[in-house]
Amino acid sequence: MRDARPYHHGALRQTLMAHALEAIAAAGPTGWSLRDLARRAGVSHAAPAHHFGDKTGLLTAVAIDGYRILARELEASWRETGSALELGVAYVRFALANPAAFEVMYRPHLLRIDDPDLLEAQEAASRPLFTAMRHLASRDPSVEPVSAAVAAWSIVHGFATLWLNGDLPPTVGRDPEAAIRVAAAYLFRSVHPPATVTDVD
Amino acid sequence: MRDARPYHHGALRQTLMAHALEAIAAAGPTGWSLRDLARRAGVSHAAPAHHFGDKTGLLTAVAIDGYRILARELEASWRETGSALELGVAYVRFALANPAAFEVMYRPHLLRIDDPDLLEAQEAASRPLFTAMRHLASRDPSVEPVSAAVAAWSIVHGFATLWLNGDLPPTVGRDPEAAIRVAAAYLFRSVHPPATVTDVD
DNA sequence: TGTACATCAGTGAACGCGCGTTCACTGATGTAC
DNA sequence: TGTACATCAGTGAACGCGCGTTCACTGATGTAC
Repeated sequence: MRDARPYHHGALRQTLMAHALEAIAAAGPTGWSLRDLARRAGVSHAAPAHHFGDKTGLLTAVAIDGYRILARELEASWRETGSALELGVAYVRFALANPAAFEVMYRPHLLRIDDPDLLEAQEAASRPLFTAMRHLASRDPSVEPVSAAVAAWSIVHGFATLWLNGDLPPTVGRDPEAAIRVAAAYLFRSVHPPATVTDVD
Repeated sequence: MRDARPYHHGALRQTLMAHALEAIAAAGPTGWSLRDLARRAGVSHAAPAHHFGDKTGLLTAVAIDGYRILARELEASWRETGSALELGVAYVRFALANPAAFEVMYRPHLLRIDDPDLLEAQEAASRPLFTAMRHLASRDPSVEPVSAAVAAWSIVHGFATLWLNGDLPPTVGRDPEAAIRVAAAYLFRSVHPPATVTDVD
């Protein structure tokens, strides 16, 4: 019976972030306290301040992590498929797999928005979208990259948000990737021609 | 100097809701307290419970109000324009004009979701969308109403959310209605053919 | 290999604060006759 | 027009609770020599 925990936790920073993700998923981006997180991690209530300063600091760390993962996954998707539609599916897949991070990432007023690591990670995550849109525009002159990026980002962001909130009706089905693939295919039909039943992409 | 306020406030319910909208806009859907609202309305801190029971009750009232206004505006838009694109613009216009209500309406876990008035108002607000999508499908057999509704709702909901959060880059411009009109026009091009510079709808 | 010292990570007691909820109450209004 | 009574809207004191923050501290680790 090792009843005496070591004085140093060893991985407190990561542990606190993991508990924060749970708490955010359960009660929203602000529905938790630093004391609560400390309790879950089994440390004193003043320990979190050591690593993050305050709530905003912790949320910023969560967002940075999220953007880095998202950037990696979007880059991989574009590299492997070269498809704007699949890039959108990857965005939705990320949001549904990381709902807590997703909920925090796009709310700048919760974050330390001048944090250089945050800015860099945001930048990296948005790059694949613009690459894909320029690619689309080069194949169809009626596509203009900036407005096309707004359209594409909006549809996948809206879909992920509505899905996560449980706003979509049951008729949409239970497979989010299939649903966004069909819905997003209405965009840029000149490049991704209308799907037949057997040929969606 | 009428230093004695009347014992009965007269319009406390509406006053509290108005202050709640301000508070939600400033600090998010849960970043306020009933006591704070009572303070702003100049009544005792126990008065709000009389009208709403608790926070969830107040948020539900806010959401019901929001859905009723949205339903009215979407119906008017469809009646006057018969355009799915303009219906989407009306949705965005509502969201940007009523950011606090919009932030609450689509978060069922904040609301008393079995409230009959809420259900009825939600139902009424979603009806114009499905009407418009059936209309679109009748003119273009490659459009299927349910997935088209998902696409349309997603793009306007996503745009409104990103705009309100301040996530969109400055290159998108300062006119949200113009921006969503151009972006949403990439959807259903067979029905709304690609815009030229002078002819967007 | 040993020692001294600096730095880092976490402790725990204390503080003042605002919160939701309860409860017996009071003032105002509406209704029946 | 008057009276009695029920109902409704709002009061204010009290409660226990969890919070963020501060601060002097201690235990563990890393580094220089």
